[in-house]
Amino acid sequence: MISEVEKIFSEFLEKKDLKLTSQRRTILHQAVKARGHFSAEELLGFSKGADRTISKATVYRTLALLKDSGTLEEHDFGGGKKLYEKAQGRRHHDHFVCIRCGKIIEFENDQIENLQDLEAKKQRFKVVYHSLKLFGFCSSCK
Amino acid sequence: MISEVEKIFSEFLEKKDLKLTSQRRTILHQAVKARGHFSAEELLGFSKGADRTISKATVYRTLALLKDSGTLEEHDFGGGKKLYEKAQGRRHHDHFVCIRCGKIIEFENDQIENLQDLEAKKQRFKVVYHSLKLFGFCSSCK
DNA sequence: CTTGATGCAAAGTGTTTGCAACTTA
DNA sequence: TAAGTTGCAAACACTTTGCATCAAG
Repeated sequence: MISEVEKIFSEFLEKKDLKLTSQRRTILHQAVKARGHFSAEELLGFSKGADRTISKATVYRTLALLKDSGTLEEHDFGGGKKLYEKAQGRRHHDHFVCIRCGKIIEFENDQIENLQDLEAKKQRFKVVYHSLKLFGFCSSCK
Repeated sequence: MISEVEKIFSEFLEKKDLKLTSQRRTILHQAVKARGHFSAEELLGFSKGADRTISKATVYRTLALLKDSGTLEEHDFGGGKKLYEKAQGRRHHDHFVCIRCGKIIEFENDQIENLQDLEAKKQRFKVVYHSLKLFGFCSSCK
């Protein structure tokens, strides 16, 4: 069976005259089935598990496509490396990041979103995307 | 005359048994007088202007101290390099980042801050600092 | 004079790229 | 079979670190 994400990704590729290779399909599947936030290195690990020949370069190149197609979202929670998470079919949310144990907690808050829109209007700024991260100590670490 | 920032920074160093060297003083002054957001590389340039012998390594090492002492704040607006801005004696603010021209616009919004506090309370999370960035097109670019 | 700081260059880290061989549409 | 894709290794950009020398307290 062909999943919804795969359909969306393949249509994205087609529209740009790009090809759906076996490597891209493997990486897509691994990225979508991973839970939580993962790094490029981790995704390479997952993908190698399914196809030993997949290279780091292909993972990075595919990650860019998955981001552009809206399949994944990229986050920088500090610590040098970027993290990714499934975005397709999920509602927008923001994050708490525990600076002791590294735990990431998601939350949705429409009131904050609305105030951001108002602020943008005030500044005549056209927001494309945003990032709100609250760093501190989670309930187990504080 | 000894400025307020210098006093705070030297007390910070003293408390940790670190020394206030001429290089640290120079870098501090350049960082504090720079307006807007600047990179480590730019700060190295400013500092070299005042003292040709200052090295990249010392700038990076001092930047860490300026951050820890609350003199500067570090931001990652994407684009690979971190940017810094004076924090001492300034009120907290967030940023719009134009993804076309790179312009950074600051704003303060207490309502958003309050809602963040409420959300943190709900999650039993102790927030130490946060970052809100709205990416998109500024009024001249949209 | 003891301990920490500096400059230099080398080493790291995560990510990107050039290229010849190879798939996909 | 044309055009995009891959794996490999080298290249990159930014930042950090080891070490012998130097300076602050």
